[in-house]
Amino acid sequence: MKLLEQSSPLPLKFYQRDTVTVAKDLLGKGLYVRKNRSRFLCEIVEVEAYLGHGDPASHSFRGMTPRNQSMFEGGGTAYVYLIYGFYFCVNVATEEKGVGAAVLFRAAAPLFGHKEMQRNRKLKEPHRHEKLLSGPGKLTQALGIDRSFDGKKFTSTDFKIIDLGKVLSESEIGSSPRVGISKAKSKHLRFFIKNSPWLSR
DNA sequence: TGAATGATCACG
DNA sequence: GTGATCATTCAT
Repeated sequence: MKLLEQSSPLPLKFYQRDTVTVAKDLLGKGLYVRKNRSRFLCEIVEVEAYLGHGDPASHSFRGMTPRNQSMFEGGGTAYVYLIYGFYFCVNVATEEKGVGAAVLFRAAAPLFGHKEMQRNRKLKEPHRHEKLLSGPGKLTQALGIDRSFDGKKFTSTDFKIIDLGKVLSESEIGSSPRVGISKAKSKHLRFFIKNSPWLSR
């Protein structure tokens, strides 16, 4: 853990590429968050791409607004927003500054800080282990990610994505339509690690 | 399946 | 200002 904590974040250049490429490359990477006295690490297993042009399901479709401006701030910027009045969703912006594209983190496997994640989830009855981070709202709740993270770069010492040394082949990556949207249902922009027990659906 | 709960944005 | 919508989750 100590080594992982000290390992370098992926550089901004990693995110300043084609959104679908970045989305797939994020699978198997580590998301590290240090907040107050808590430290969390998890492995990303499911993401969704939201494109900068011609994607009606993307928050950026009608241009920049106060809420979505982090999507336009260039690859590596966090875009965090409140959904349904209850939960936060966390994205990482992709491509160049000015392009409103991002990748949503939908599910992850816990690697460190498991017990505190469980506590943060505030469930009446704890769910199955595999469901701890199996959805965008669960993931942010467990890791304590809220609106204060919006606009932050993913290259901070206390908020970063790191390489876990895992190499995925194309055949290990599945794709499907994105979840919970009403538009552009035919686009297959959800990507996940096949057979992972930690997926959202 | 339905309820909870509030920010956001397109209207005009 | 108003109202529909919403990249969700949990418990029934």
